[in-house]
Amino acid sequence: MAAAALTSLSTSLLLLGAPAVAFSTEPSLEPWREAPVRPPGSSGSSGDGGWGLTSDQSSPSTPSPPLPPEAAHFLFGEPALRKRKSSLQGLFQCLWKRCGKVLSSASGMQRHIRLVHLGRQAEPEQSDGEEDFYYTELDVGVDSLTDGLSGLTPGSPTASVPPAFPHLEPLEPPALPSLLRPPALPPPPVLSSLPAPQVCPSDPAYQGCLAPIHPEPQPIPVRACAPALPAKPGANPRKPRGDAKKCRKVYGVDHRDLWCTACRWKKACQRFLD
DNA sequence: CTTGCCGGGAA
DNA sequence: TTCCCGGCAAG
Repeated sequence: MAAAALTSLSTSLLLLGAPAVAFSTEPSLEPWREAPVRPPGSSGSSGDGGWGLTSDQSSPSTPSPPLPPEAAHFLFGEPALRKRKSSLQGLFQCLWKRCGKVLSSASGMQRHIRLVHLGRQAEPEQSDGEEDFYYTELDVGVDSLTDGLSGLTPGSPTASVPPAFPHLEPLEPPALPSLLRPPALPPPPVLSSLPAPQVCPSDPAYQGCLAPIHPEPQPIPVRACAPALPAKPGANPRKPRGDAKKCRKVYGVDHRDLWCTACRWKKACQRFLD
């Protein structure tokens, strides 16, 4: 997990920062910098789903192998012309002051916040979920284009409608989660002592964030001050599932006698800790 | 589908 | 206590 996170991070943020477009200056927003380059001849979009168009080109059910010109244009044309996929999922917007970065996945957003704003490493490191307080999920209405047809016609020219970009007016602090651990990381007083972003403004990781570091007060989420809450016991976020092969994987199911006792009892492995 | 393991139960 | 498993979440 950590390795994957690091890899994808360095890939999408650090190495490929160049072609990406800061959406503050670009009329047609392009938040999908996950696939900023189009590898010539490759099938384009990553597993993320991509745009309906690009993914369709690999559809095996279509008897006609060559792409219609429009699709080709889409695949190899200017990235800026690309249309944002009308996502069925929500989008996630960073609530950090002057940032407002929008990503398509919550995990990506958490990474963004961790790295760019919190100055932490990409590793889960005892993930306390702090990042969750700094972004919010956008409710992107499924636009009217997403009728059944659009997914089936690869060359459909209707695919270039610029979607109204989610415009969050005031940056409201996100809704408070009902469940909080007691005195977690930075309670509001730490305002100024928040770890300053480690990235220099020229860092590609900074793309998307408008202003350089500003000593302005950040949207520190207001945590519920104390315990008076029901303190829901049942809702345990569960451990993130550590890496490392455990007895089961190492010795195989058919050598249970070689496992450590914990593994045999389906408890947390004691031999191969995380 | 598999893997790790929490919560709970039986001996 | 030791031993096991249902069932869930993550992959």
